[in-house]
Amino acid sequence: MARPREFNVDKALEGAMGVFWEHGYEQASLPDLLSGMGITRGSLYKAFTDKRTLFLTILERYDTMAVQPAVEVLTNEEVSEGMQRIEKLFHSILEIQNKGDNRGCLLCSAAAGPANYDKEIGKVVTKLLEKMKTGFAAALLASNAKKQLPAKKIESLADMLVTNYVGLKILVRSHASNGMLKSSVNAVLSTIRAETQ
Amino acid sequence: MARPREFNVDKALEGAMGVFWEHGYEQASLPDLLSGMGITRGSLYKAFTDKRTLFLTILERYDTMAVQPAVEVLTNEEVSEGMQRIEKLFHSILEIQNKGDNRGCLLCSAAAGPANYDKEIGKVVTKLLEKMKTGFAAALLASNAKKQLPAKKIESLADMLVTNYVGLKILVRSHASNGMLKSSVNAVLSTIRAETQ
DNA sequence: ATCATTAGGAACCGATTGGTACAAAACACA
DNA sequence: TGTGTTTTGTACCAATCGGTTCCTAATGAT
Repeated sequence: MARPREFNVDKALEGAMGVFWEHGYEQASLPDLLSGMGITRGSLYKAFTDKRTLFLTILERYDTMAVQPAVEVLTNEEVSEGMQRIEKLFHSILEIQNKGDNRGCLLCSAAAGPANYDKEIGKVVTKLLEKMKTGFAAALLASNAKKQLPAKKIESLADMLVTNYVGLKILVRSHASNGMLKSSVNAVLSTIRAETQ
Repeated sequence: MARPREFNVDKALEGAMGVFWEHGYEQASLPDLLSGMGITRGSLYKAFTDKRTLFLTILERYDTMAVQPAVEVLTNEEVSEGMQRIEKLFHSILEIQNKGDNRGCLLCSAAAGPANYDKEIGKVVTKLLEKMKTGFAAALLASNAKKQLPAKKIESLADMLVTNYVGLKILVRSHASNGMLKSSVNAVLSTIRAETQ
């Protein structure tokens, strides 16, 4: 009935995510996005409305591509000891940086950027950070604490871990030394271990 | 010998700091800066070279206006118990947000933004974060730990506190709830207390 | 009063910004 | 082989970006 789309929507979104991840929302220009997505202006506006809507779409994609997997690490019952799950997540942050990837976290950069003045973006950012928190809470609940921690304590520690996660990812983006980050991660893990034993 | 400057350099820099603080480096436009500083283009470029150089100048100003005072809180020997100094700093973050100030921290926003692709800005950002770290380390050293902590442990905890500080400030900027931040702060403080006792 | 020197301010610069208009192209269906 | 419908790509848009030019204004020294 009509001309079919020539590009793969998923690949295009994958490309857009890469561009936003690297440059951040505001610093990602339309030409950046177009070349990263392998499409032209007409197609972008026809398929994705505009830059801001595209970014909102990408945030949801980042949920499934990055947040969800992180939460799965934190809730993976195959690793019975919850602390080990948290360790795994934080160590993976160090590993990613060690491989030379200094993009940090698209979500955290959005928190520092457009979430401040764009209510809708802000809401999504908060929602995804909340999701991370539930992951941390689940892991803490599964920790072999000598005495089971009260719910309020777990929530509090989960909030702290989210804060720490955001801080780490921002520091990665600012090219902080791997040694400093490693030292920081060791400290959070050991302090939490001390608290849960 | 020549026409004297009509504006007060210090007031102009104060205005520029306010604009950069609110909008971040990239999002602060020249008209924003000019009206915030109360001067015109000619004066800005004559006195401060260009936007980027102005921002570098402002970062140094932020050092004396915000980082230095924070470090002074952390090293204030009138508060003999180091943990109390750390508490004071973190509680002040909550208080600032409670007053409706969601700008966060100019330094932390720079870490999330231009520090990633501008080496010189990145160096200054790292330097100032390092300064924060020395403050935290001094406070930890002055904590009444049952047994004095080894130097390496102190450094590690200081790195963690810097990470947490950055995370908190970014979360403030993203309009995270005051309850979540309070919960997070309570957790860091109590976990560190547990470690140092 | 003259002069050298600097500040101020507006006009202007090319480049880039995100976004739109529209004609050509490619398909499904009749 | 039309015909209707949608995609694609390009030309174009006004607005804004950071930055420069240049003329005038204001000063202190001579």
